[in-house]
Amino acid sequence: MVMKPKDIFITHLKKSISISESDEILVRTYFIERELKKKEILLFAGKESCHMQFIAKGSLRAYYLDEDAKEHIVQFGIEEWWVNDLYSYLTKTPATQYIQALEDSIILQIHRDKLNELYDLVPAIERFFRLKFEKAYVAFQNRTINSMSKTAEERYEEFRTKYRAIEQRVPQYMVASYLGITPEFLSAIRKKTI
Amino acid sequence: MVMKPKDIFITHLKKSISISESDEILVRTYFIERELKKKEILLFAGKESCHMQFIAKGSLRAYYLDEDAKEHIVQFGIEEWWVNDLYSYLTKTPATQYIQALEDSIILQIHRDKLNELYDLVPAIERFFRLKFEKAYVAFQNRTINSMSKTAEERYEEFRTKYRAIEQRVPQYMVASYLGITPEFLSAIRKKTI
DNA sequence: TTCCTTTCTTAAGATATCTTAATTATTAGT
DNA sequence: ACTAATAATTAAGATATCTTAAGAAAGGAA
Repeated sequence: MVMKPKDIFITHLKKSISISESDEILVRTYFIERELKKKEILLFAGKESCHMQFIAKGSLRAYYLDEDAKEHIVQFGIEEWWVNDLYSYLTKTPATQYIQALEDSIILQIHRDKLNELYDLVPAIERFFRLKFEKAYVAFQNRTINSMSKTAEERYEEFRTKYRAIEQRVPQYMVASYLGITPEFLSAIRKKTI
Repeated sequence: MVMKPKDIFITHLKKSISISESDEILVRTYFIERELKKKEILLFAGKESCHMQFIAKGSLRAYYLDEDAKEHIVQFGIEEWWVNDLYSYLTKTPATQYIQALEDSIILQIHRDKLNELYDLVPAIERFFRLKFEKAYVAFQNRTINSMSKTAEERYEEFRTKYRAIEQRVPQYMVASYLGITPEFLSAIRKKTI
């Protein structure tokens, strides 16, 4: 029942698109498997992000440092999520975010040039990413809307119900960072609620 | 030099994709022109959003009402932007957002079923939307990141430089709503800065 | 022009969240 | 199991932003 990373990936693809057997074989060759140790940094701010990456196993986070060198977590990722500094990837500019493994992880990577090649060869892949970005956009918009009209306490409650799997795997101060509040304040919220 | 709405649209498409003449003609037939009066509501919360819409002329806003019936502006749109309650459109659920014309406007609409048809007929259109959503996602992420680590005053300054065209066309309390602050506080910020 | 509606400003007191700093609890390495 | 490092809590005072309420300014319709 333990699937190989590429099988996890293909299974994931097939949840939103149909793909012929020959295309599947082709797609497999385009993605490269890579292991990450806990705390290993996959992308450094300042470097250009040239790959899309799919998490087959483990968990990662994307974060940036503000002027006061304080960390702000932009995204968590666990199995079957994609993580990237997309701005860097899309505009070929230096990344502003770091991407780091929170646990020992396995990812599948594809270089931007290879992916663009694949878009031409396998239209289903372009469809896959069109759908993926639609969903990602909507998810992000919902998150923004949420933080606009809700109190930190409400946002924390929502995070707990929505991302229980993540909450249990990352330290609390990272949850605070993701929610945009200080760890002290999250601690105060928890004291109140629990 | 006054272009017709569909010409504006096709010109817009051609900024990111190539399209054959026959495909262009086909695409034109799929989009429907529609005029909106100032203050007219294009989409009501509670109704399902079934169309994608491109602004050829004028300006619109998307907003929702929170539990206290207070408005929160999610997005402004001017010429060559797309506005929608995408969550509703993508998931076929009732909209949570209203979309309203801020000025007399002209939009081009396409029904979801028609657009899906078009994705199969003209792959360049699928590519167009893949690229569109990539950019939209990144823009939204940048906006969120911004509001996470910046003060309201900084966000207002950025809004002014980035969306000068919009700032000059909408009332100040809408800018406040977009920035997630009260109109009174924005007024205070302005007093300080100017 | 005048009136009515919409938008903007001002100010005082209230609240959410932050900062700092110290203390305790938990985890990881040897 | 012991120590060092990391994470979480507590509390006091500071700050950003909100709420309410009122008045001033600007815009649109007659």
